[in-house]
Amino acid sequence: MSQDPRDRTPELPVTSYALLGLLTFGDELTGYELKQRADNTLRFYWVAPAMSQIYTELGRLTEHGYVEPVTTQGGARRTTSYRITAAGSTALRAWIDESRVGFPTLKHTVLLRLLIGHASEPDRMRAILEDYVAELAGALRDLRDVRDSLRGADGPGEPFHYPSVVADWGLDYFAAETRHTRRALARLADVAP
Amino acid sequence: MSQDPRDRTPELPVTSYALLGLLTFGDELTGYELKQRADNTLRFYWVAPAMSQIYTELGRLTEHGYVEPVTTQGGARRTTSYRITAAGSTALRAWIDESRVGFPTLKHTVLLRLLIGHASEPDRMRAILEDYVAELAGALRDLRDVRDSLRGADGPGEPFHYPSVVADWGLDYFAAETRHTRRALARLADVAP
DNA sequence: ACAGCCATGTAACTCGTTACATGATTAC
DNA sequence: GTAATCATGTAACGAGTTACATGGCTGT
Repeated sequence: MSQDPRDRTPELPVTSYALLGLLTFGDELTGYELKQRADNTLRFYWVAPAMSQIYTELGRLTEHGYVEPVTTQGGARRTTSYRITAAGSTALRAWIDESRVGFPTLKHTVLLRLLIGHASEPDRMRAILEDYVAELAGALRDLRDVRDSLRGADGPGEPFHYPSVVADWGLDYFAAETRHTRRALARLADVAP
Repeated sequence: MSQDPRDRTPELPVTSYALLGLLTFGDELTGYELKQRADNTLRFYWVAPAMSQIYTELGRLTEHGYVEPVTTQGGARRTTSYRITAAGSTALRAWIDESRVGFPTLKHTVLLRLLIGHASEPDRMRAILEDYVAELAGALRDLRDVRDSLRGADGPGEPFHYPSVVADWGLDYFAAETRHTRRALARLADVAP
């Protein structure tokens, strides 16, 4: 087994490449800023890494020469921004082109509970589903803001084209999820109206 | 902080409750069988835990008295099945009713790459999306089989009612995901036909 | 003055994975 | 007889979390 060259363990964890990817949009970012970007976009499709992990990954990326720290002494305060290097771009490209993509993983806290709904009461299940609808509305709002912030540079060939395709996908995703939840609610209503 | 009683760390990891939940459908299962069930249904909405983890969780659940091992000596071979206890049912119910549900987590290997698509070539992105459509078709097939296997006991009040609601949700989910992928493909085609 | 944000890091810990190890039973 | 499946576990490790610790800057 393991003859497929794409089976070899990649040098870096995926989250490392995700953060590296966030540095390909032209600006140098501090760990703190990277966290904000991740919370803005990455959290919908990947994770919102803890601050501590961001610094860990930045250390790792630096060791590999994929990013370069740019330290600024602003008075008594030192901040370090990171810039992607040529080696970093190459590595990222290689990762996109050669790593095994695999199937997306869903940890659906709501569906997991619904699956064993018979272990509780229909009322509880309905409450969970209704809460979920409300949270989905929040996610939709947040993502819509992100999507709107991309306008102006979201055409084909423009810097935010791919992010805008992804954001629209995300909007469709949450809209679909809302429908699926409503549908489940309707079916539970059939049981006990 | 942490005044909300639901913020207290739950006694068990979620996967433990997930496996416990699989034992509420009436039968005693071995670790091996539990793995098969998990691969069948749980994998779509939660995870497909490794064998080794299943045994770990079963040990944990046994320690807590939430499951009872039933050892069978079948000739030279010993197998251990597990049965949920009354304490286990109570704990599961408490978990469903009181634990914080949170928002589902998506680790979308495809969208992550698409987000930074500008770091590679449109052709690569298209290939990734097309592969994904194919894999979705496979998932749909598998899930449809599962769903069909529930027929006969999937009405309101029947044992497999909740699982069937969840399975139908999953089918809708993958169908929607297929549409979203196609939509993204169409938008990439606008760039370079 | 004080809260809230900006900014960086370390330590302990847990979940979950892969690799390794072993052996019985069943189907061909 | 031998391959696949059934069955159970241990060990090493890695990714990612929470908790802890520190301190500068900004707005009111």
